[in-house]
Amino acid sequence: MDAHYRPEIIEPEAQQHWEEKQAYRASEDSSKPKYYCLSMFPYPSGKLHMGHVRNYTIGDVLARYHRMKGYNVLQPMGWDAFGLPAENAALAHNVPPAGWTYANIDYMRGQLKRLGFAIDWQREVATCKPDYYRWEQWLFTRLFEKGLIYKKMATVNWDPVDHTVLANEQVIDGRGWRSGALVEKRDIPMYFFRITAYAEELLTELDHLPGWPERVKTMQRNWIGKSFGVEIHFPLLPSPPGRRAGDEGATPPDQGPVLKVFTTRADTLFGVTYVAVAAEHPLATQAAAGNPALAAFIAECKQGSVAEADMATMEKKGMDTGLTVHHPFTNEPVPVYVANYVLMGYGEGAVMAVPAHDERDFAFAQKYGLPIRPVIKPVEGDLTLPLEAAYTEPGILFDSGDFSGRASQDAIEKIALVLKNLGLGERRTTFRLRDWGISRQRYWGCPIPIVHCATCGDVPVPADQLPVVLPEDVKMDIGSPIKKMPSFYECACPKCGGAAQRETDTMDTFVESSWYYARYACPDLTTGMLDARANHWLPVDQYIGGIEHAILHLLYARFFHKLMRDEGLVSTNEPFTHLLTQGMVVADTYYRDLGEGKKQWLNPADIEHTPAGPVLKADGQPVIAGGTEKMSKSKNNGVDPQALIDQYGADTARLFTMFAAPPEQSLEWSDAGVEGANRFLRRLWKAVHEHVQAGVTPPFEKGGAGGISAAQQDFRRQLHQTIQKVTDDIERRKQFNTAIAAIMELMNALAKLEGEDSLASRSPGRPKNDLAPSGGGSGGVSEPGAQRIRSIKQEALEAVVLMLAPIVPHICRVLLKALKPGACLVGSAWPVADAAALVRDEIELMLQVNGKLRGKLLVAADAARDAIEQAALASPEAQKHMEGRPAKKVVVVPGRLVNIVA
RNA sequence: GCCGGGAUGGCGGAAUCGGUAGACGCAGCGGAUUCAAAAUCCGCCGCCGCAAGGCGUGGGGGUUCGAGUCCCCCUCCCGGCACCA
Repeated sequence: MDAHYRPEIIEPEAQQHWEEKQAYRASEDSSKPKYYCLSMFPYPSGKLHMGHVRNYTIGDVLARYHRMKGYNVLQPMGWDAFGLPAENAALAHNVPPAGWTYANIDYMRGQLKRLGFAIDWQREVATCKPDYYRWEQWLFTRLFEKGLIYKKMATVNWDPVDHTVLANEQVIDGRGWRSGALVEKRDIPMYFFRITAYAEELLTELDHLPGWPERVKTMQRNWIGKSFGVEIHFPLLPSPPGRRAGDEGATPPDQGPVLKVFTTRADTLFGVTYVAVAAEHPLATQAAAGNPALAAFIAECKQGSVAEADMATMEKKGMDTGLTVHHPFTNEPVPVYVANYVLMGYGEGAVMAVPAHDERDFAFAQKYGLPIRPVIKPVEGDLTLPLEAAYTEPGILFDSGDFSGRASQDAIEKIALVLKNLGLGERRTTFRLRDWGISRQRYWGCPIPIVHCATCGDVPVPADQLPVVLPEDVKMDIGSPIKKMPSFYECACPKCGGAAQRETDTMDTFVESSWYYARYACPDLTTGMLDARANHWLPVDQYIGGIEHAILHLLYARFFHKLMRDEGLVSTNEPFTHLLTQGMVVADTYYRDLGEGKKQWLNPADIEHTPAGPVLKADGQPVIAGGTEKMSKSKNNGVDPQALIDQYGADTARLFTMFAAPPEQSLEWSDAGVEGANRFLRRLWKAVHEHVQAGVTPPFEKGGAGGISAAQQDFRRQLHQTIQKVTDDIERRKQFNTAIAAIMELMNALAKLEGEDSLASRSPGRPKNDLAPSGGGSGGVSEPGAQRIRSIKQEALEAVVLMLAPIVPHICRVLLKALKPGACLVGSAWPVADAAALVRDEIELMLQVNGKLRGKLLVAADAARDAIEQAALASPEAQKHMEGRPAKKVVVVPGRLVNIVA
């Protein structure tokens, strides 16, 4: 072996070797248990960023670790290749989206290979290829026929200048990002996946995913948002006399026109002082007909973006429609308002407002001088009137007719029952989750396989006519080229054969990423979407990806798995058994204002920090700091890992990324520390090189402990404790920074062991360090033979190289060969701790007096509680700090500490 | 605004079940080596204090023999909010 560590030589060599041997090709024929390790595939944006390196290194460490533990590992990779950035690049650089995408894929594949990931490249998929999206179209037609896909109107962001639909991301401060025009809401027809049909299962199955982080399950539960409430009908006309609250025996009368609302707080029904409807609600439209001011207000509500974050943060505005509905119990008239915060696509598009008991209604009522009528008081005590803020807790009803005196929960039940008997409402369970609109008015996506026929309506494209191929040789312009391409959209109706038009919308790119994990099992299949191999590999044993996907992608993928299950394509209920959500890699952002809400984002690498603030290196002119955000193409704050790889090699990049922070934590990028990771690898190389210079040595035999010095025994204990810790860190804790730290400590100890050895040869009796067990009757340390030291070093270096192999495979491949000529890293097993080396006869306890650390206590490992207490009380430190007071209590935590309370 | 996280030395982070706060690394400082530098090796390194000791995990309160860890309130930062992926 070379005396110097040269990653630029050994890394390409190792990569070439693995590729030639197809070392990481996964096969279904194996007696080993399968382990499917999957990292979220990248969008081919141009080049890898640090988030990718982090994500794929975590996946690779787990894949390589499980390979060493005897699993048949599948680790595939592919490309989430459809999407908006390709269209933007096409407009900016005048290249077709397809060409841009394929070039990016080629470059990024090269980068992934240069990082040495143990990927089965034979299974690579790109979602923009017809052999992939063909099956997505096929499934679409199946679901369409089953009624799991339907068409309805939906609201989008409309740019009135560019005449295009805008993504939420493209709306900045209410204006289109290219045109700068004020964005409007516009209703267009769209196809929807009926995900709400699976809402209940998506919710309950979360309870059977112990391998998922609790925070992700919580977020999904809240997103699905199952709530138990009451649907209440407010009649538009006064009800006939004789109907009374509590009149349970009454037969439901004929229903006149009613306004339906849903509420989880039916107990506050007597506190309703107005109802609010969405601007798009039929009642609002009706009232606006003869009311120009109201019509103008409704038009104003239709300005701005459809993003919920914008809706929720904007100023709450409303206007009286002049219409009234009637309270279902008291028959009192209740005014109907139009409010900009009520969403049409959500529930009934109308809410009952109870200012006394809802914060938003309270603020609204104050603003518009509407009455505030308290009807709930705390179980203990009273409300202070007049209310200064809404009282939103449950409590006891008052001023609520027959229901006064009841507790909230009880009242809800009772009110629901009475409403039901009156025919004016009933108990209902609703979900916050809405159906998934998948139509996109964009070019670079999977064509929706529907033909519109004047006679037959919407006809799904028959399986034998799939795929509907997206033309790739197009000229990009504002708007989708296929909408202007008769050769694409003119076709014959598959049903009647008459002239018809193809749908020109494409699918949401979340659709492709909802099933790719299954296609990796059989990417070459030309006769169907999936075959038996999918059931061999699924579910994914370990899925790794960014926390930003906690809700949408992961929920859609779970939904798709169930759709595929119900099509008989897979046999499991959930796609991902264990989920690791990687924290974001974040970096500072910088920009210059170009006016009209447009910004030019500048890369942090091009920024220099001066006392006067950040400036652009190129021109020395100031730039604006935009805060710390996740690395993204749109904010241009990605750090290019290529420079890191070029300078230090893949192993250093991998080691540093794993060492910088635990995987689940967000990581603010900084290059500081890369040097240290590289230094460690150089020291490791040197240690192995110096060791093997003296020739081949067999490792110290496990279980054998006879005749080795206390220092050597301590070292071997540390070695085997480290094996235990690293195993636990990788397998259970999935925390690699502490595993690396433990190995670094072990290497530091190994270096000291050598020093001690040479010292011992000069003067017998090893120098004591404070923590080492003293006494034990050994007296003089036995002079260790050079061969014994060498065998212990061999044992340690072999273990270190194997433990580091999942993290830094290239260097470990060379080091293992040097330590064990003929050994092969790919087939090597993970080291196992030697139980005999872990045995300890003395332990150190912390000594506290009144909770403050005052000293340390060395006791036999099997010392009884009494003996420990006596030793603690007798110690000089305890005597000093007890100051003559008697011990009131002695707390002994076995193996940890003694606390004397005096 | 709503939902989910986070905050520990100059910096990244450790402390796994309520039990030694600051492992490991970076930066810094001192020394060895060198003609010199780089590299390497050794040592020091939370704050106050000569020391004994005291203080210290975003802020305020609480539970406990003992709190970075549990509970309540607050501040700031990050992710998501259904058309970025």
